[in-house]
Amino acid sequence: MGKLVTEMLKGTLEGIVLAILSIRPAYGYEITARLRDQGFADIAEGTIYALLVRFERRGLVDVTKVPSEKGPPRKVYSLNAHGREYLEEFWRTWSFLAERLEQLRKGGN
Amino acid sequence: MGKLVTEMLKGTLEGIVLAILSIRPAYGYEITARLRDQGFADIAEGTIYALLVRFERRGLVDVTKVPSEKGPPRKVYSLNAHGREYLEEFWRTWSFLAERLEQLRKGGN
DNA sequence: TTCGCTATTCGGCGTTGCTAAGTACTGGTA
DNA sequence: TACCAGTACTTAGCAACGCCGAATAGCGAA
Repeated sequence: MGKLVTEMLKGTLEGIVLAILSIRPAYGYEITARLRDQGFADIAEGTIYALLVRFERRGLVDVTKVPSEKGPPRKVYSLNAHGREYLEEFWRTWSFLAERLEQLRKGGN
Repeated sequence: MGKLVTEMLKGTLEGIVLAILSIRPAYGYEITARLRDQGFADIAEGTIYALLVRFERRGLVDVTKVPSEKGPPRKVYSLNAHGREYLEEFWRTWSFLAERLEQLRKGGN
């Protein structure tokens, strides 16, 4: 795993982070840490921040700046209505892909 | 579906085509048609050809030119040992990703 | 001759994730 | 005091991938 997972993350990482935000609001550093805990050991921090900026620009999230006791202020992102809608579309697309692949794995149609 | 699936295909299309080739050898035009039948209506032909060239360059497939009754000769690709190995690694990576996503879909840990 | 289907190639584009470096704030330690 | 580690975010440049559009080529039918 390495290059392979990197390519697969294109398009899915977006959904992963959206799903994390759908549970409860979070900020970049926190999301990165949570991903590491869940086995995504090699996801680059910069990648997450760039992703969040994209979410904001596309209007999928709302942002609030919250002061931190130990460092610069946090930018807390929360999923808004548009974001939830988009997340559902993501799940539909994901399901489609996952089904095709599952079929292929079982000897192919 | 459209842009979303396009991004998700990055990295997975590779595995999909590898899996198709693992069933039996095939040529580009044929693969494209089979994909369309399986619901991937919007995969660009050029994409498949480029992918096959990449497979060849990486030594995952063997190639034979076979004359066609109705058009230019076909380049038939068959998975070799290296390709099968790589396909298995693909499945491992895919499983990892799919499990994480399934967990996230169910309320997320 | 022209059209349509088969079959492959090529150049340029946009999106994505990674790398690497930098900024900024806090608390602990030598 | 000076320095370092941890927290938190930003930015610029790169490589890989899939898409788009056009071109080439062979064959059979209208």
